[in-house]
Amino acid sequence: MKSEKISDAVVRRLPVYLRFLNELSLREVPTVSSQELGQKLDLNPAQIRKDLAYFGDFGRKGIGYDVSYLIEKIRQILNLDQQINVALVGAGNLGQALSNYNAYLKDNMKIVAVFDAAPSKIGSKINNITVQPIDELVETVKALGIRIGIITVPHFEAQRVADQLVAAGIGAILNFAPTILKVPPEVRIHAADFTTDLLSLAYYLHDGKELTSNES
Amino acid sequence: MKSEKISDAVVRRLPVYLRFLNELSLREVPTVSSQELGQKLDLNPAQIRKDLAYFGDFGRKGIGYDVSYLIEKIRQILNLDQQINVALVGAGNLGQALSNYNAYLKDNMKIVAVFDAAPSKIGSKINNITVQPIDELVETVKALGIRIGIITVPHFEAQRVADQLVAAGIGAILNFAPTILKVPPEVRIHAADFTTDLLSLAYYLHDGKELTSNES
DNA sequence: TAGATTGTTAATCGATTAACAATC
DNA sequence: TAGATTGTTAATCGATTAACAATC
Repeated sequence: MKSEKISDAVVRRLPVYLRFLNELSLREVPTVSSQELGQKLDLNPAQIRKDLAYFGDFGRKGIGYDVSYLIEKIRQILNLDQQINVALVGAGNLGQALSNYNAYLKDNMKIVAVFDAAPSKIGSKINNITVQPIDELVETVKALGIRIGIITVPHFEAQRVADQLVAAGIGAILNFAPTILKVPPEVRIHAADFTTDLLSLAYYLHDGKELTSNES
Repeated sequence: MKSEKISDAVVRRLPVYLRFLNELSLREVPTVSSQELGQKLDLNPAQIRKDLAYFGDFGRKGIGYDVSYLIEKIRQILNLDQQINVALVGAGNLGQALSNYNAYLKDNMKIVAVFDAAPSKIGSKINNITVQPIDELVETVKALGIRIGIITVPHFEAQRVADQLVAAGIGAILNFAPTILKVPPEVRIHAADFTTDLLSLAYYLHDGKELTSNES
């Protein structure tokens, strides 16, 4: 175990490893090599070994990695050996879609509160959770020990919601709104804005003008 | 204008610039400096100047960038000076949420077809588009000149859908399913899997065990 | 023992940032 | 002219990959 600073690029690959290891575990595969992981995940095997070695000596020379053991270790690294409570702010279509994924998220991360500004939404139930007004955000986040917030409100409300999440002592935010949020440095933000992703894909459509329809 | 290879990191920042420039344009701000862009977008001004300089000399020394002109140029770079047709595959909650964003996406990128495997969904309308069976995917993609596919089907169907999109001649895929898709190198893939994002956020919740509730 | 595969160092590659001459 | 800001080169920083001794 080193105590170097771990880069975000490394941290973001850990859940990818975890996801594939969970599949292997379901299939009762006992061990896996960095080479096989690399093939399946489109990553360089040396990179995978290096990523894992930041956190400990998890593998066995000549053998590879024990699947169950590695799952346990990665969960520990990601703080997923305890339940992590999540708040969802914005009960629109996207928010509802995400809350349905609650089931798919491995048990240890759970949406436990949903907030919205619209009176029409408040009091309704989303996946068995009653939608609360945003006024109650700070109080509820503190009361339930919520550590992560997901923002799915319109972009013009996103900063205000972020401010409240910060005021409530949240540790990290997943932001689906197309805005750059300003938060104190101790709060981690990941941008999950798919419009950016989608627009950038258009760049790679070279030579394509001749592919459009209606040219006859 | 250089003809160096542009890195993906640069390309992914272009839509971020574009989004902010569109805001400035609405407010009728005539010019903007790399310094101001950097402040608002949390980026280094030198990086912004360098990014833009890959594609041309868009700025004026002592003045900055003309907002309207830069918008026009970035749109051209991203191939957004023509309409780009998009197919959405998977009409579940997430797919429906995304299709609602059609309105928000600047006009030139448009979801023009929606597909699903479930008989119960086929024939229904999502944002005025009739959901078609996946069997019709290849034919429709070709007929409508669709260039980008968005995958929002369950993970176990994602590779099959990707194969069909590729067979139909698609140029790029935005993949929301939690799987690494295998496609030929000429097809561009962006992973938009938010479970990975969310799990990696947990890493940054250090010191937090004492924050959980129910410890009394 | 022979083959496989890790953990780690060194080499490479690429991306970000600083600095500044050019110039509006 | 003086101040501002670009475009670009050079310096720095960081991430990826190759290579290999250690060892199961």
